[in-house]
Amino acid sequence: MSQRQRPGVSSPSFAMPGGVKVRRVTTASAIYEQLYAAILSLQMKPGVALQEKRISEEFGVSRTPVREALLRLAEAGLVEIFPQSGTFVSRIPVSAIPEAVVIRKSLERTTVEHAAEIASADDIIRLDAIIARQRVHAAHNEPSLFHEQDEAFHEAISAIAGYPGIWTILKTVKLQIDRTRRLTLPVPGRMDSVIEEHMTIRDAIAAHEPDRARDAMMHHLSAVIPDIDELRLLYPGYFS
Amino acid sequence: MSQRQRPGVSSPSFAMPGGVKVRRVTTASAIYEQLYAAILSLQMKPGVALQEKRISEEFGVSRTPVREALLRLAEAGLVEIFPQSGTFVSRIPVSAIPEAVVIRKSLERTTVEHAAEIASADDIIRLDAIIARQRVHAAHNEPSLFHEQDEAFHEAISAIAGYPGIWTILKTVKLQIDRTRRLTLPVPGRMDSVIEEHMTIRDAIAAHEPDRARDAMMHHLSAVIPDIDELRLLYPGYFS
DNA sequence: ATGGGTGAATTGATATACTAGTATTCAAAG
DNA sequence: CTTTGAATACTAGTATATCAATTCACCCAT
Repeated sequence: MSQRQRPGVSSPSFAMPGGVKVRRVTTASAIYEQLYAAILSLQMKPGVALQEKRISEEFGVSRTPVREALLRLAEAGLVEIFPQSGTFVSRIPVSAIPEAVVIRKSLERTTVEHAAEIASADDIIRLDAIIARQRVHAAHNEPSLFHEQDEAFHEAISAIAGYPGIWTILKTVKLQIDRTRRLTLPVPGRMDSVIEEHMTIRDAIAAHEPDRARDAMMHHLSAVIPDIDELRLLYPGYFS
Repeated sequence: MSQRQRPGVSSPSFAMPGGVKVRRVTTASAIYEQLYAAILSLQMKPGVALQEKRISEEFGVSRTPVREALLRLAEAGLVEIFPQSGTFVSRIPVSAIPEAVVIRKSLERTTVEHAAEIASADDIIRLDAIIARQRVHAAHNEPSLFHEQDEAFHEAISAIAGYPGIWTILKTVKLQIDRTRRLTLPVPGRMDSVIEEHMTIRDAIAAHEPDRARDAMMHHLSAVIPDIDELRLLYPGYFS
């Protein structure tokens, strides 16, 4: 038959337009992950030049998978490719950050309102578990693990609302914001404040009060905006 | 310091196999555009298998640019790639469509509210020009051109609000919705209703009344939701 | 000394060849 | 007749080679 059927693995629920990677451990995606993490953590500094050849030699593979990885990174806005010229780790686009914050607020507002309407008892338990882990990480002063659970908290709310695709979008929107935040020094007591704000949001969701949940979320998100102008002075060349 | 300029984008010229290659645009992105349009317009039906080799032969190019185009399409959710197995035009993810509508409403709400706050006289003129073109297309009964201007209207509002990135997100979110809409029969008089709704939105923006603009936009977006269950019966195999 | 043009070097874009993994098939065994 | 499993044919993934375009330094003419 000329018409082949899709492989037996019944398509594991397609999340959202632009969000699905059911890819194997292809070397291209492995390299993508590596570079993604390196750029996000600022190990690769904004503005530096990348060469396909050098990267391929470092990883011990050919240029092809490297190239595919770079193309995907370009689409995510983490690198910029100038044809016949060069590839560079993208600078943090200052002008785009306020918009990113607006987008995040818009989507998280919608999400948390709906979550507050339909959250089950189990859902609240899951949120509590995440907050509990945050307390542990805060007590041990482990910002990295703490941030991991912070992401988990917001992702969980998306899941509760039944909007997993929103989280997919938020991840890409948050990218440049998170990159910026890596530059800020840890503010003493900030982790405790975050936990408190999360608790407020959790309580509003548990009480099924969408309005209060929304206000709490908006307050939470407003508190996290980094001071870009200051960072710009500290790290010239990191921003565009 | 190598601060290069990005080369001019697009100018979607089409080169036939054997013809002159006027490559200001890469062949990879040319193929992407072609396939994108074909999938969106349902000329390529959901679920059918694609082969890199066959496509490359059809376009008269090698597999490499075809492959890059398919990777980008996969990221946009228009095709699904199963490594070492096959590539398929993705079925329309039914479960994701309600969420896509929610996302669209959330973002367009934020956009139109802000647009109503800061719109200038020039901005209103631009909106009027778009609506005028819609009237022409409606009079000549050209749904395709009409839809083009419909997109332009919403994009213009994003631009007015100073949130161009939101439109980028909306384009990908709208994808599956638009694909679905291609399946619906054209409703008589629908174009006229759209024009009227756009006028209401325009008036609210011009009057700097965010609340009214938001309500008008929400009403507009609610009127466009297709009946998925019905379509699912008409076109089995098109949805997942 | 300076301005402009030329050519070598660099690097991205494309083509082709090869490898490895998967689904289908068809025959053999129960 | 059903089930199972190995051969087969096909697919995407990767590697290598070639082409083309941009850059930049150097040299020559003014």
